[in-house]
Amino acid sequence: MAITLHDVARMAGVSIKTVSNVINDYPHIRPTTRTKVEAAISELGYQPNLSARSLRSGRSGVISLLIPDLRNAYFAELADAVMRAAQARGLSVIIEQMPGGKKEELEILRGPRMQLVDGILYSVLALGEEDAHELDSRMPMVLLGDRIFHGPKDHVTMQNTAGAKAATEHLLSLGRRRIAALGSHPGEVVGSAGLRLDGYRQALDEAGVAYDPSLVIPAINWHRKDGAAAMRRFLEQDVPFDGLVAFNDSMALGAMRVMQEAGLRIPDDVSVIGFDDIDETRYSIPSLSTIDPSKDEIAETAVDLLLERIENPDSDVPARDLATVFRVVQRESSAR
Amino acid sequence: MAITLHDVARMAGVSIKTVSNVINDYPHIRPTTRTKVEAAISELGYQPNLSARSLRSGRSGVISLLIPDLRNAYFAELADAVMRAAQARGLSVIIEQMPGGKKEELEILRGPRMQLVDGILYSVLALGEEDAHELDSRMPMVLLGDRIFHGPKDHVTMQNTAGAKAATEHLLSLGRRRIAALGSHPGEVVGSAGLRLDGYRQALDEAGVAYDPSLVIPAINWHRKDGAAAMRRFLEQDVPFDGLVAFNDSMALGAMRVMQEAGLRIPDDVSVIGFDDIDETRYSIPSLSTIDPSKDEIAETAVDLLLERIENPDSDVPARDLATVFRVVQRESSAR
DNA sequence: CGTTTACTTTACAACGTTGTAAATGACAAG
DNA sequence: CTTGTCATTTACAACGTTGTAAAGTAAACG
Repeated sequence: MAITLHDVARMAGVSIKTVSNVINDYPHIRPTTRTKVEAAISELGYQPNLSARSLRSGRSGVISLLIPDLRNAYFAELADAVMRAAQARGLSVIIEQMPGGKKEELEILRGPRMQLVDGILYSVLALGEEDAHELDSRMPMVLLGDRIFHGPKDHVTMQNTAGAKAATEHLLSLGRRRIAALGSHPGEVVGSAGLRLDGYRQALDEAGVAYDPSLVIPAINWHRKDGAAAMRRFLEQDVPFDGLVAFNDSMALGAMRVMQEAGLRIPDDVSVIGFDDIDETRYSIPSLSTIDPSKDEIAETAVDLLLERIENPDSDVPARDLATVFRVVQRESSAR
Repeated sequence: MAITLHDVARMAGVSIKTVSNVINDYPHIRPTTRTKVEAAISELGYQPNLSARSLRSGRSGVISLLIPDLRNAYFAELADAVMRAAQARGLSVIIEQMPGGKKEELEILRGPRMQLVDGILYSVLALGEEDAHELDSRMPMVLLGDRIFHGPKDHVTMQNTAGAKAATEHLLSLGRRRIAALGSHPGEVVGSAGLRLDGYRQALDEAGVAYDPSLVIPAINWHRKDGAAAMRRFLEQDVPFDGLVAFNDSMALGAMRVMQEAGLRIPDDVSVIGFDDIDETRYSIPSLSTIDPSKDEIAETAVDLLLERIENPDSDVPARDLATVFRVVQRESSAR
């Protein structure tokens, strides 16, 4: 049987409330009492029961991180960063993957598991602006994705448009003019795909380079294999190109593999840049230039915002939108 | 305010216990009552409070997964597999990373967070056989690592020795005779490093190839960068070699990168094989041969064992040791 | 038609904690 | 020595759920 407050109280010769007070740093406690209680706590190895605490106080010290897919290196690294940030602030993290569609996503959001947590970090995938009202609960929540822009919740985002624009400008600065874009979601405007495509177009416009739709390569999922498959299809069409902006690193790596198999030299024939700065980009052959979105900063900002919402549940601070800084990282795939 | 059993009971015109019975599939309930209650539940959108349930019943439906590091692709993929297996069985997963040493590991194991969970999947990193007694608690636990062999807990493991032996045999079968081993932990016998080194030696012995310590390359951490650094040091020593068995894929990928920079051709000059079958091995250049340890099988077996321990806390079934099957996957890095 | 039997529902008391409000103790001022 | 004012400690009642045991009901039996 686990040790409870009662056991500690009995041993220290005080009431359970006094023990509780010691644990919760209630100020008015005689030093001798505090010492006695602390001795009993460590003697018995007392650990508070989090279920009971959570039931009584409504706080569990656990937050939920909702992401599409841990196998995707970007999300694994983001999860890692979030867990470090959370741990540093005394929080545990429950990770939930949401590989399914919108229906499943809403189900998880409304499911009983969410009752256990104090707040949610939600990397939006399927939900769009039209679903914003679904999030209109009292649950503290910070959004990490890029879909819902003017929802009722705080929002931490990377600068999708500016980042993609900078990536494209980087290739333009190398003299590339036939730059392909990999990972578009035809018809989408508001998600990462739409925003990054927009950045790509802006850069071309400003450089006076005509936008050529045949250089835009769709890819719905953004895994390595999707990048590889999309590139394979693209090469079959024989559209000449000398640069590639991939909307994430995984796709870039898959595509590089296919291009090299096809005899294209990187960066000689094609300069390539990705997005996310996942660890692997440093070790691929060639190493991959990319946009570093500061995952650590995203994670820490998001956890801080969430914690603030958790601690002031009735605050009337309106939803905030924060964008983190990004950085162009030049590696071999776009060396001069 | 959240909906409680009381609200549902009031609406359905029954006692809260009846509602509770309906929810918990208690058999003796009149169909009409069940219908009434279910109607009220869905009308109100009732969700049980997991803290209260956990406090009362001692079960939270959450298990903990303790792993060293999510940035390591193997663990990210393992975590993914565990979460799928858990989700399929109605469990949530709290992931805790334990990048620190033994002290920190024990702290997390004994910390208050573990009170919240019904069981623990523990990918052992720092603890050794001498710490087995530390695990001697009533908490259901399944070990995933390879350090503690005869501890008091169930144990699911990949076949480290046999896998490394098969990997080495694979290179031997290609005619390689100067095969380096990457990732040893000098002095260690019982962890993955020690076991895989053992498999490597067995294969050499059986093939009648002399064991040459100068071909054994130590690397404490098993990240890409550690593999790269270790290979860089190794190349400086100018030890001739024609094969490389890396004790995990990440190191193999880092090492391949360094070898290629140094002008070595893979597989022409050096055949390479890794261990873990992470997704990336399919897309590296060249693609990496590896040992597939069946992560899905590991995850499912482990979750099943854990669930069994959770459901029969007083069972006197002794600790079990299960090893999953593995498979040699040949790719370009060891093509003929 | 009374009585056993099985089914169905309920009241009540936990689980371990913290918030509230009240009780006690200590000390200084009057 | 009383009173007031703090500091310190306590009793008690929740939080929302489920286990226990008992009460109530309907069906079945003799």
